[in-house]
Amino acid sequence: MSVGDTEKSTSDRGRLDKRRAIVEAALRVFARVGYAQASLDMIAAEAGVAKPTIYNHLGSKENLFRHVMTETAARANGKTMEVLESFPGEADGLRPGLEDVAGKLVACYTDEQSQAVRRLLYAEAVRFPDLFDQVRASGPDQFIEALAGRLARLANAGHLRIEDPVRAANQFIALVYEELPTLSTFGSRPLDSREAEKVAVAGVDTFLRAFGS
Amino acid sequence: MSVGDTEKSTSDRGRLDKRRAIVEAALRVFARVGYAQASLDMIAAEAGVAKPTIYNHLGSKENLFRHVMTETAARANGKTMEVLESFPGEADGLRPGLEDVAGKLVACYTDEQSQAVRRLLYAEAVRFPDLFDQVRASGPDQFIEALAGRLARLANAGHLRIEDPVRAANQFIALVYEELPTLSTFGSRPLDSREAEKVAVAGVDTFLRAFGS
DNA sequence: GTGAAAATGAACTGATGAGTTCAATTGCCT
DNA sequence: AGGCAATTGAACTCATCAGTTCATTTTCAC
Repeated sequence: MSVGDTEKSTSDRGRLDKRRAIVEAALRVFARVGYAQASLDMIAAEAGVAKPTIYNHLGSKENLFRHVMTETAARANGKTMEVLESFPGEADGLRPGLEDVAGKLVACYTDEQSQAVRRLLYAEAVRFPDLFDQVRASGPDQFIEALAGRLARLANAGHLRIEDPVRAANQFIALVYEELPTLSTFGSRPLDSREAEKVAVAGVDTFLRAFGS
Repeated sequence: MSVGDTEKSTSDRGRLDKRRAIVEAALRVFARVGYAQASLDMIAAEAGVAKPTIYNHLGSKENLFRHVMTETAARANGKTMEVLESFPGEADGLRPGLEDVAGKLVACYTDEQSQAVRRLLYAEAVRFPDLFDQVRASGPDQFIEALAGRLARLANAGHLRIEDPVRAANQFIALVYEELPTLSTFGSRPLDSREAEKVAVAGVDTFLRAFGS
């Protein structure tokens, strides 16, 4: 029996790229109707694939869900981490620099796939608590650490007055995202991006009122 | 006549407040396993009631869920609004007053039933979008308005420097709750209340750094 | 007491959906 | 062209569960 065939990358036997099609279709279907309501027949139809093919590649509905979540979350988290590369390092242009970062973070947050994963993780946190932890540990937790490092550097250079960088980092994102989740009904409806941008700028303003030097 | 025996004795038939027992049991079961995974047999067993009795009182699973959500949310929202009665009206003792309010809000937020409803609302936002809207309109939206009013009064009296009270209210709760949701995996696991308290105090501190006069 | 209303348990229906099987087909490699 | 593996469709098994039915039992108001 083909047991742990972790990746089939070694031999690209005459397979079409069914696997990717399945995962992408699954994300769409899961996002649209939720985990419990998504049937494998739906997903197979959406992917343009026969049902047994799904089992060939991914084994079970639960396994498929895990793959979809971790893969999509990894992609979304990667984009979020990239935002920090444009983080301001000098006091010069600090406010516009932070506003730029905040705007990009909001864009990442409101990205369709990103919202879909987040919503599904919340929705299924009872059924898949380990998945929730795993994604958080590899994403948000690392991001907060990285952001805290950037803030600490600014504070160290005297450009900000911050005692607890991790707390400041959490408060920064709390201020920037503010009521984004409720505004979009947790991603289940579109969000006015101009409104989101204003929230982000206001968040930066409050952050600087509190921590600017 | 076993006194203090809350469990139904073998002969507990007939009419009593079955309806309340059903709704309470349903909340527990829904919170424990989610809407889709909760069967009416489970709920009936948990309530100590026969399955047809549930249909007598509440008609259908969907209807039962709606009742459970709206009733529990109304109770939780009521408690949250009560917190505002102890909102400080004078500059005198402003910080401890706000810290007190923040602590109580965190307590409301982390209340077991409150978290259960919130988690279920998020989880089922795709299936019951109207329910989400209804609860939010009757709860959080009104709360933000009320909080904004209190803040505006303080600002008007010169005790705070606030231009946009609604935004300030949103930022206040964003700072106070901060990462509570992720800390508790959206309510699916217990939360260290000392840690939550520290987050709240830090949130008030940042709020006052930004808006204090 | 008596009788109607409410509650019970147990069995039943119908639908849905995960996961499997398999013979037939397709695409790709040498 | 031959061959191998992936793919396909369709039918099938098995389990779960919402919602119903009904004959029986219990409670309570009178």
